[in-house]
Amino acid sequence: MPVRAMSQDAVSANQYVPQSFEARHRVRWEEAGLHKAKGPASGKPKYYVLDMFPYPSGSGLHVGHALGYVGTDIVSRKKRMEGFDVLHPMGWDAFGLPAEQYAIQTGRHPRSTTDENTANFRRQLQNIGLSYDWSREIDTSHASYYKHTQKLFKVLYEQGLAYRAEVPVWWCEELKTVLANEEVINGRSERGNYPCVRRPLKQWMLKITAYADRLLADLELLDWPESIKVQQREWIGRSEGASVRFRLEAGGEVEVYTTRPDTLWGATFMVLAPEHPLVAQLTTPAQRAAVEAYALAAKSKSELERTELAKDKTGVATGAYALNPLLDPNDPRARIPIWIADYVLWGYGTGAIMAVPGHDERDFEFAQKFGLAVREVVRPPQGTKGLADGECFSGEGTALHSGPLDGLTTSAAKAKAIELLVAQGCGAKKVTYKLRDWLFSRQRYWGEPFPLIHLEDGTVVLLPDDALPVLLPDMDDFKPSQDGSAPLARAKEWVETRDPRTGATARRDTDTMPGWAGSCWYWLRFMDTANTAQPFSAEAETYWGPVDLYVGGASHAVMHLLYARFWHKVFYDAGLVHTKEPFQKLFNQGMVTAYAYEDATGRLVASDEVETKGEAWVRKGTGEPLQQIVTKMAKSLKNVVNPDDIIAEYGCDTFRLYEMFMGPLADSKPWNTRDIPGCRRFLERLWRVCVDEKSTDSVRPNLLTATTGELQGESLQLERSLAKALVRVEESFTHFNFNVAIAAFMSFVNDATKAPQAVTRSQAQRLLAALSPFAPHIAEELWQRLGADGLCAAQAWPKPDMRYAVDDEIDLPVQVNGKLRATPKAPKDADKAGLEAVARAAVAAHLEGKEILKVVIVPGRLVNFVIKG
RNA sequence: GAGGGAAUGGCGGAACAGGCAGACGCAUCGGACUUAAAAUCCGAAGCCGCAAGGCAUGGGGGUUCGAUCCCCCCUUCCCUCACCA
Repeated sequence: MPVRAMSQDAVSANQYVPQSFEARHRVRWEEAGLHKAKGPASGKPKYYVLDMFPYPSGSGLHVGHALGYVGTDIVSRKKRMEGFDVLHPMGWDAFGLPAEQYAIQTGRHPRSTTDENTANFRRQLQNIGLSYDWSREIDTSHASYYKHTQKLFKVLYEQGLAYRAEVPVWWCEELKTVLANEEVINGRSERGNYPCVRRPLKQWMLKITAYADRLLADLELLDWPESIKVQQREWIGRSEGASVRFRLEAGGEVEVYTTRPDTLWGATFMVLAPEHPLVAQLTTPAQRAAVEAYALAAKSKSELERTELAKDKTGVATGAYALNPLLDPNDPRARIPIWIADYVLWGYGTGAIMAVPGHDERDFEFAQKFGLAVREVVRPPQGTKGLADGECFSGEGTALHSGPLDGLTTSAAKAKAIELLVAQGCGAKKVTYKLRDWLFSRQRYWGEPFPLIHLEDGTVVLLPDDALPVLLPDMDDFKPSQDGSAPLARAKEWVETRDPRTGATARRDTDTMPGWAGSCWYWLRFMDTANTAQPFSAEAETYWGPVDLYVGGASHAVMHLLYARFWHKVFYDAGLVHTKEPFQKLFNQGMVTAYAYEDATGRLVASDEVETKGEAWVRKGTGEPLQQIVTKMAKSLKNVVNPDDIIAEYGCDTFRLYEMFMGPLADSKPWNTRDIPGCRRFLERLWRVCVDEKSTDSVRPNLLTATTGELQGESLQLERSLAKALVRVEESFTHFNFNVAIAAFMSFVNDATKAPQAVTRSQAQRLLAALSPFAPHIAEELWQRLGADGLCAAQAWPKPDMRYAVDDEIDLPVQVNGKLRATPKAPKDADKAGLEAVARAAVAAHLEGKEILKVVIVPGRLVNFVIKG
């Protein structure tokens, strides 16, 4: 429903019709090169504002995606007005599974669908009036880009960080590809939610674990949300402990990892992961059948089953025994049974643990279930429950029943235990990480080919830079083969090649890089997109790096941000970049949610099948009552809102304002189309403050000439109002709560609406300049109508005049016993005595005949009388 | 289970980070303009109460002259990780 009926005469030259000028001003900005990043020659300080670039999906952008983009656009525009050389680019993370899945279903080449999708994204972004430097647009799936991705992979390879290994990998039968650990959730693919199984396959791996410590430590250098840092720390999962070698009674030994070496005297059994290679050797004949059955069952269990059944421990004894290395072999406590159980993970530590049921919840549960011994070796602090109360105590306390450790605190006991282990030659201090090396190959078509060849003798040879890019061969069938080999294996002519240096016959690698590869360095490419010879020049990197502000969703907390940091650090070591970290400040925009509706059974009902009935919502036709809920925007819920539709109806500036007016950028908040007209009305009021719609003048006459002399009367009042608004606008940039800035603009315009003839030309100019990052088109249009010099978007950022930001008189809240009783006027800078006098007079009735115990006076704030009774 | 974040009118949200709770906007109601409506403008409005006044920032306690803000306990919601020895 349009805001107003657009009859022919309504579209007069003097009404606010954004569609009539928004596109025109975009052309003017473009022609002025306003959004072009100039680079080192600009002579200006730089500012690099980056959005997490999108995967160009077929469904296009919705209003939630636009949130962060509008936010960074406002920052970029303001920074330019403040005299910075701003780099604010956009591009496409265009390799990836969905395009390929779509290609398999429809037979359309991913190249053409990707091009269509990026064209649509670009059109949508431009429609929002975002001030990207489009001359720097990149597409990770173009050879001109992935040529450099291949070069940078070589850097990793040359640093010894890329290797091939036969590893058990997640295989997704439906997608016919391997997936990285983090792409599999509870045994199902993150994308598509298909079941996955573990399978051994020879794969490319990147040694991210070599950087674990630095990835952890350098988080301290970053201005990032604490929650993201926490997630990264947990993902890296550093723990300090000890490796301990237990001798086997039957010969040989098993190494375990523990973070509690101080509890060694409390180890009453040992548990190996079912996949542990020693299991087969050490199992006694009597137990062999049971152990093999258990191991087989564990293997076929999905990760989901293994975790869902977490509460119920399972396991089988192997019949073998190990000897505690720090106890006398004749001590009956030294001999402990070895079990296998799937609560011990083969992928972490050594895949074997010493179980201390007295002081580890999981071991305790296992011991309870299988009737194994429990021994107390840590006394809990006073008042904490422990084994004496029938509970497991896993905290820190004092060692007991532990020979030489007795009486030591947990931390001292740990150190002592390690000392003893080292002295005995059966253990050492050890640091362990949850982070694993990164599985870096996929059996897919739509990704970067590896820049290397395999010789007949199995040697891997990197291709020289002049042999790059290794182009993706043109294919029309992208299906993976039944045996799991990659589609590229079918491009026989492509696969069979020669070593460019020796001419020896060779085969290309038929795997491609994962979807993350392109985004592991794209912020560097943006610095120097015209460079065809190198990924980026040292000169460009020195000037632009690091990214000053990086904005995107919190969903990339771990994977993208960890991978990107890893590559950046490798480049740092290789001397390619001058900063240790790529993204100095990170900001997560909140999620835009939307209303959805569910019926009595909790089933979702599409928004277009819902209508309001009084205060309630009902299903169209049937009148069945529905419940309104707030969820994420999703196609399946039919509650997705497309920015194109909003812009067509209300104009781009209204759309931008509403996106920001909803709430602070970081918050998650519901989209409510009903609220949009409020932002549109604000712009119309602003328009009428500047333009008399009934006349044919381009602006009101009072705005045509500069006011001279002291401001008086309404003009002075408006000056105060403007100064206050500008203060709030300025403050909104520290927390990205632009909703407050917009509210401040509204307040000023409301004031100005009451006396439009009192607005001075200077006030109008400062207002428009300050508004222009938020609503750039109307600001530019009115600027032009004012006949002011240059582009509004190129003006210096207006600073508030603090002389006008405070009123001469304040409303002084006067409380009696903390309750507000009056708010008389008081001079702004009255002293305590003056304030008390004003206050006493104002609440004389309340003080009558009462004993005043205390008077609290906060200058500029309030007065509080504390009275008796 | 662990960690992180949050809870303020009918709704989205403000509030110098201890000092007038509810800015700004939506929805609502009244008035002006209009033949009428839309649009616009002016105004009302947290809740209870005719009023005086009382009650109010998820619930309960505490510190303070004064608490949305600080401390303790509890409830609910969102996000992340989830047997990591």
